[in-house]
Amino acid sequence: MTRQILVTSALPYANGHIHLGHLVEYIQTDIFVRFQRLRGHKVAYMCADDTHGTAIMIRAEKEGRQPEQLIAEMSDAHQRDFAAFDISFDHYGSTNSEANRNVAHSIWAKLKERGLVAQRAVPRLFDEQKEMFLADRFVKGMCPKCRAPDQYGDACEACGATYPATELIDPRSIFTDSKPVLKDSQQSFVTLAPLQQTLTAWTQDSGALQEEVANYLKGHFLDKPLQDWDVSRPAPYFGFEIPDQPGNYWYVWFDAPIGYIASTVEWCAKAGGDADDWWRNEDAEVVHFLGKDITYFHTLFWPAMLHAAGYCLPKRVHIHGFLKVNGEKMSKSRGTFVNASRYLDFLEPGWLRYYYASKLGPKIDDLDFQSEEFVGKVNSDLVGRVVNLASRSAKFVQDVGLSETYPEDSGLFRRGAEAGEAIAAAYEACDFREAMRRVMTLADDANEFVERAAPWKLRKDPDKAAELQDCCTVVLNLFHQIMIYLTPVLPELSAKAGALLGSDMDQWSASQEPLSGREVRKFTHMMARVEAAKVEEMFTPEAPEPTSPTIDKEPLADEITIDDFLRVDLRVAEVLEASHVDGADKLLQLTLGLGGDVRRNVFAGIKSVYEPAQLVGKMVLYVANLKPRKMKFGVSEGMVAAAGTDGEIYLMSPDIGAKPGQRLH
RNA sequence: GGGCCCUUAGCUCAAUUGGUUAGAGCCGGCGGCUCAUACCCGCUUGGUUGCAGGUUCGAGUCCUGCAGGGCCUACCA
Repeated sequence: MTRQILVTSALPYANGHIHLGHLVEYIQTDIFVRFQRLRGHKVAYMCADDTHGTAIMIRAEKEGRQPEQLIAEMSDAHQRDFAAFDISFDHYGSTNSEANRNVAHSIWAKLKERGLVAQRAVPRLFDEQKEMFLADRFVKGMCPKCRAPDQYGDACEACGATYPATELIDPRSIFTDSKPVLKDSQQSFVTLAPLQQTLTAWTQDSGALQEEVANYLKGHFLDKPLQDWDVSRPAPYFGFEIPDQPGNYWYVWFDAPIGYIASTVEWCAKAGGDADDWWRNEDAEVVHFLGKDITYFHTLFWPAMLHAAGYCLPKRVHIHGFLKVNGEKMSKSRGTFVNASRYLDFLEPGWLRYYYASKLGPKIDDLDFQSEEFVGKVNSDLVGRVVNLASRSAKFVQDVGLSETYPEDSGLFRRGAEAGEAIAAAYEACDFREAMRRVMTLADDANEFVERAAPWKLRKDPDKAAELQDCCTVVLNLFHQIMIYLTPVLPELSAKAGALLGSDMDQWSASQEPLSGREVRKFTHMMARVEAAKVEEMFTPEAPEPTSPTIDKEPLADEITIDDFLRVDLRVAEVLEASHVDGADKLLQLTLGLGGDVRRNVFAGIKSVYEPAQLVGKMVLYVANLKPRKMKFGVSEGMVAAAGTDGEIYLMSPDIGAKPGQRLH
């Protein structure tokens, strides 16, 4: 039976370039898509750029241009990267399209019709000079948790806490530097509670989700009444204005997944067909691939919207983990945060496709890119075993072609054909590493056959020409069969194998019948080996950029006067005692001496970097007039000054000779 | 603190769902071949299945506890 499958990868955000982590998802989805096409199913692979939201708006503003310009440029870059990795979208759209606006409007209308939209007044920060509500990122102030200054209204970059903008201490508008006032804003909410039963049934019993995901949702959201979802954001906001709410825009996560449908609409307009035939057809299957970070948008809000608007629920939501590099999180400073384009400067796309395939299982586990393993798998599996089959047999028959009838092979080809079933099942289950394992077993068997048949000996005896041709016919057929199985993973290599043997490589069933009596082209190099040095080079950090990334992360603060500065009483202090704090993950307790008998007790979050013993006797910079803060472990009287971001911590010390108690001027 | 997942050879993973002696690939060692992109073939070292109990005729698999790792969530900084 021919299935009709609409497959999506999550929409990449137009705020950054595609990197190796993104590619885990797009390569994985593409393998699934190509597999389904090879099996003869009707497939639509839809994707688009996710373009809305404050981050885009702020960045465009910073770069002094329109957001439309920014997202157009990014869309080009994204599509170029995807094309280089053979990602075979049927259509690649944008959430900032008329199609997306239309679909969003119609879904909104349906939600209202069903009484699922609620309007409520919510107090928000309002800039009276500019006469506008301030989005989270347009207001800065002191973090209510750690009191770090200059933090945005949604989250603190210093301590990672998240909070509503209304909780900021001493908030200021980034536009006018005025103190915003609280004012009621009419916000729109999508009410999810009426859909609780539907969502529970779909998440728990439909089989659409991996078991871990179903458990997660049950334990975190579905065990209590689902809360209303705030989907509106006040202007200015780069996105779509809500039709009946002038001055309010849909939150980016409202219209982002709608892009899946809009992309289908655009594709149908171009290629023929009707988007409803994919989205409102119980016989069609919608399959989403996405990373674990966006699980709940796709497993609660999105199906709720689909259901309420009369679309079918996804048949499958396949969630994957993150990419690590050599056991650690990707990191710019370590050079392991590698963009797609940088990868292409050093290595071949096919290598990565195969390596990811050989690592990807059906679970949500993170995937670890290990340099040595990467080199080993590509070189020994692909070049040494698979391609080697062709390169050690093709040239013996390039003049005579394949035998007229497929020769006796003691059942090798038939066993390979039978293995196709299990390989296909593994692909279907997204257990690509299992599929690769099984294919490589076939390649092992084939190489063993070559060894026993020893074509290089047959070649020396003119009487054994027919035997030689038969032997190579078998080997090339096993190679062909293996390459059919690998076509979803390695389309380019597969095409080369097809050219060698005059085979189209576009049907899974071609693995079931041997080729015979046909020409064999001259063998040409099909795949290069990986040089370990190239991998290492790729992961070596580039020379520091002209503008320091640190200064970007924490831009210079607004101008102050000398009087402002003098309000802070900075003193030289000596660390008299230092100790670990029982039960604290990050804190050390310090006793500071300010000269004479003046001592202060301070808790400092520097445990990750400093040992108590190395601190005693050290001179540090002390913020003396900071209001004492009561903490779980005691009262902290001020703080010690330190610099650093992202886990780096550097205590400030005075030059030699400074004495405890001296003030900074 | 709460929840979920995980731990099998040096590394990456299997083990037909509780059934004989826990298997592959890579790496290492030995031998062979010389068609092939230093490739392939054969042999081989390597395990108290994280630890401790329990259920069972039988446990890698089920249960309990402990240790370690990951993720989510909350709190604390």
